[in-house]
Amino acid sequence: MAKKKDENTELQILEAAKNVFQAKGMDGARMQEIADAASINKAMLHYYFRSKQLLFEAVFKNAFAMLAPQLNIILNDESSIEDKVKNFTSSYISFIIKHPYLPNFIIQELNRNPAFLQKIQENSTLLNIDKFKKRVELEISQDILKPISGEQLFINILALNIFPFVAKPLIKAFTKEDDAGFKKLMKDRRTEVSEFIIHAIKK
Amino acid sequence: MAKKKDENTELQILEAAKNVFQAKGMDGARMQEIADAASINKAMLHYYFRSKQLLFEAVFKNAFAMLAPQLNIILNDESSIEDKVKNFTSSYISFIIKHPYLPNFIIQELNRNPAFLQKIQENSTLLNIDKFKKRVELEISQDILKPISGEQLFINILALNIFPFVAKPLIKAFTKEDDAGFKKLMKDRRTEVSEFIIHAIKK
DNA sequence: ACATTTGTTAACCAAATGGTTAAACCAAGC
DNA sequence: GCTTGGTTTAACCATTTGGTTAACAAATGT
Repeated sequence: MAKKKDENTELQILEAAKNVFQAKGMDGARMQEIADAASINKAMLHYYFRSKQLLFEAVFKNAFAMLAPQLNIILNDESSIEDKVKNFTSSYISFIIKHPYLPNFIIQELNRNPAFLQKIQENSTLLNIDKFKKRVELEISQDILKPISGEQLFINILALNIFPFVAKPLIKAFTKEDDAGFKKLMKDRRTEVSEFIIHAIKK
Repeated sequence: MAKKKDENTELQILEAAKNVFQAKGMDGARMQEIADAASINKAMLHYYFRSKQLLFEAVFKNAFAMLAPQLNIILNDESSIEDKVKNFTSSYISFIIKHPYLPNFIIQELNRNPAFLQKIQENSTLLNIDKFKKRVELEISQDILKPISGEQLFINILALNIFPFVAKPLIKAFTKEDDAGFKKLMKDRRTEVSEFIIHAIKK
């Protein structure tokens, strides 16, 4: 019946599509380029994924799923805010240094088509900051933290961690660093960012 | 010689092109759609701007130029770091609330083609953080600020101000806010962000 | 008035692009 | 060995897209 090569081809396609889509976006990507990158015939893309749209969605879902475990550190674990921040920052930045195209890809395509989020949102715990907010309020009432809204703190944490990778060309221009220098700046941020946040919120 | 409508048409095109490019990006934008939005014939786009690429560059340069005065607050004025932060934050966020597509547009296209920066970089004072860094070092030596590298502080300031607008769909999903709620969150940030930063860096 | 320049339009074009098809290929079961 | 059914390929197709052209309209200079 089925060849063994079956699954292999599908993975080859997904890997190639990931690279092309992340580099060029949905609109900029070409099916032929994906086929070339996967060393297969263009018709195979449609045989396995029916359309560019469906192939893209498969890639996007994979990409988004890679970030979920990171976000859970902030949103759903039981530790203190300080630990959440330290833990998330070092873990997230290390992770993104290995997958530098990921944040930009997700943000770019989410802006192009915000409806994608609802398609993924079945996993409701992932996009729910209630638990985080409760913990923030608790620690404020315990005089551990200065007053701040949970939403704003959450936005700030994401911003400080994610933004530099999204704005990499801009930051490289300002700091006049090359790729190696930029990477070093980012590595430093694994501790710098959590210190910055802790200083800002701790009483 | 020239009709009076001359300049008017060019501005109509630029305005329409701005809207379409900012909403769909270079790759997603269609010349026909821009022509329709400007209520003119498609051939006019080429008559005034020769090619899609050149029209895009005109739009991009305009967009980038709008941000320059904002950045100068941080980089080139003579005030203290605290004043720079307060001044920039309230001014920048108010500005972006009026032009919400701008940051995402610029970041997206800079990632697609980082070479655009060099085309603009003739204005060297805009992309130079030396003066800002010197001021940071001065205030650290005066015991006004906690030790922090100028680069990292600059990245943090940009991140906290720009990121929420770039990641708007994500933030709307997390906070479960509608457009009005999101806008309110952003307005709050005009003071929240500077307080956050000041707390983080002031001794 | 009239020639010239500039602005505008509709029709057209070649290339690129996502997608389809029909035939070939090939491993497995009989 | 040959049938069967999923896999792969080359050729093809319709549409879209950026760009061009040639004719026409409106100003302007003289």
